[in-house]
Amino acid sequence: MISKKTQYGLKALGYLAGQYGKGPVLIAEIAEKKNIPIKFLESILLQLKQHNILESKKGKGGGYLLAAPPKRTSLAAVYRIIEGPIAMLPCVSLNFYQKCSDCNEKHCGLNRVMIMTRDATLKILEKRTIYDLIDEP
Amino acid sequence: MISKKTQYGLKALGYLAGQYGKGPVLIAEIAEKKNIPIKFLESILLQLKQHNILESKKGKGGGYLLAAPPKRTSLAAVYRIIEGPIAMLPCVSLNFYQKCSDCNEKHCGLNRVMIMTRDATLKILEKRTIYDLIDEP
DNA sequence: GTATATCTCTACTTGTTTGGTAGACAAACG
DNA sequence: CGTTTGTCTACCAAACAAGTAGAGATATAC
Repeated sequence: MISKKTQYGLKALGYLAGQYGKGPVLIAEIAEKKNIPIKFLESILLQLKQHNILESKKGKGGGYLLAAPPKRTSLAAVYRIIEGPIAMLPCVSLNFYQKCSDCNEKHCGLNRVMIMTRDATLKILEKRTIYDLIDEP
Repeated sequence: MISKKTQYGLKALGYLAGQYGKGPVLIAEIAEKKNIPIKFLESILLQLKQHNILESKKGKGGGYLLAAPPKRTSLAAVYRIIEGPIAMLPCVSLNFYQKCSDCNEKHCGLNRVMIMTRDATLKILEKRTIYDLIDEP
């Protein structure tokens, strides 16, 4: 299960994707429309900005906007920023790899299965973008 | 990422699958061979027994054994017992479903994507069994 | 029937993560 | 200047993760 934080982040990006091209959107507006605690959302959007998913403008008329067209940001990228590894085990993670303390990965049965699920999940999250998160009318 | 607990549980079941048919296996033996803290492992095996994945025998010559042939126990079943939902969100879980507080699932973009990843993961974890966890020589 | 081996159960601990909240600060704009 | 907005630091309570300790219950062997 993903954390509320990741869930909120994805929902917020979905909203921003729907507003793309219309200028900056207020944190408060996103929070209200998507039912996210505003101060919590603040920190999430900031984190996404620091990883170049979002841009911001201060002062009147300010707010947040996507740093790139919605179809350019994969869900995998967002997931890794907020939630961390997509794989179920460190020893099968591509971006957060850590060696298994004792088991030999070449002969580990668990390793093999976890690589399969990682690839299956990745195939979807790398292909899908925040454009796909825009809610239908 | 799955918890150490789930990881330990799967490793232990993989070991028991390799020993299937040879009678009860000591907790201590599994713990040593798989490098799992013994007291921690105890509670995991007990939990698996309470969900009918394992059987046990007390006293001399006792230990734990699989309640069914290794190919009969899917990884999905084990995962759900130890780790919980396989889906990334409660609102797309088959076995632990919980309604989204506010979003309308029919029109929610996130919902759609999460169902896809759930199905992709499930396709593997339902098909694979603890027989697949047996380490190669 | 006593000793020993083995699983079972309850309770605790310690550290980290989750899901927030409060409030000062800094930049932009009018 | 003052208002509007994002930024940053600090704090907090509750839950969870990962273990540890030790007494209890049962089965087997002698």
